[in-house]
Amino acid sequence: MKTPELLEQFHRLKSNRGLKRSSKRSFVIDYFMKQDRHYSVEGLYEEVKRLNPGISYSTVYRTLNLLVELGLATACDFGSGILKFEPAHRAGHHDHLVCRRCGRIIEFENPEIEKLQNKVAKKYRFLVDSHRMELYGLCEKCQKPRRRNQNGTD
Amino acid sequence: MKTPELLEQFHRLKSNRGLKRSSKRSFVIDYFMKQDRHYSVEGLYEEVKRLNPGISYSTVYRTLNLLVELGLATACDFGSGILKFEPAHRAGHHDHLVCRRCGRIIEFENPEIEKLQNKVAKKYRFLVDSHRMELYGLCEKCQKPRRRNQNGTD
DNA sequence: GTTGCTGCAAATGATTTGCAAGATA
DNA sequence: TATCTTGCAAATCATTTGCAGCAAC
Repeated sequence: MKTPELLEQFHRLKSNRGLKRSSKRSFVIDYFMKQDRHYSVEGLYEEVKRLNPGISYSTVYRTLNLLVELGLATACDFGSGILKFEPAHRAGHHDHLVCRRCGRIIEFENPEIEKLQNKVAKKYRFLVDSHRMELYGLCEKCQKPRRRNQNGTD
Repeated sequence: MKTPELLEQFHRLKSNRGLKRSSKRSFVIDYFMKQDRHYSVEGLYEEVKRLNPGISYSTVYRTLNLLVELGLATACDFGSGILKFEPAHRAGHHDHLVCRRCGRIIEFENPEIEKLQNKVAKKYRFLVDSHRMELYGLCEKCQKPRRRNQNGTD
């Protein structure tokens, strides 16, 4: 599913929930979907308010949670204690490599691993609706001595 | 590595760090290692204070964090916003099935998945030091209608 | 005697919510 | 008009820390 469709889908789901149109919320959703990355509430707020200073932290916070409720975004924390959000269409079938030094997040897909996950679930008669998998360590850059790679959004 | 050895290992590492012996801390470690399960600080505190009422939340909190620092325990949150701890010897090579309804946590091991993880890491020239993988959904019991299964520690 | 450990209460910090004013249907 | 949305400030809640007294070395 592509990004513009997600925004449409939001507007459809919105009415079913008695939600009203709001330009600020739409702006946040649009930006979030376009960037198509991992964001903390704080991180997204910082970027959005630069483009649209009238938008508050609360609005960003509530919008992200709304997207999660509607199933259009997912939240996970990567062990940092800060919740990160990403568009749901990306979350279904990919996992993460998380660099402990610079915080960079690399995504990957591996259908073979998913097959094995399903096999495990079947063995335990467990009905899986989602999964998360993260590999922690050092990314290529951070393995080289003396190089830092800071990335505020991830 | 077996549980009693972990307690020994703690005492060894302890002296290297200038730590002193303390009966309360030892009690917490001993109980935690013997139970050999997932605990939140709160959960472990509740159980420990029943057996040893003089032990405070702070002590349990600091002991668990000390174990993590020494590499004898690991912490993860399973998305609930509450940190769970488990003895490290269990964390290396197993993953979790997390039931969304009753909170039960089932562990499993799958060497094939680990092999694939290593393959992925190599592809991205990523140096992995640990991983986590959780499958979320409904456990066998909770798939049956009308049955609850509450379990405070997991 | 020095340094680590403990309990308590208070600080922290991300997340969440109450409420009054503004926007949308 | 009725209901939803927003900004602000305050509440929450798990986690963390300062400090004074106690215990181990």
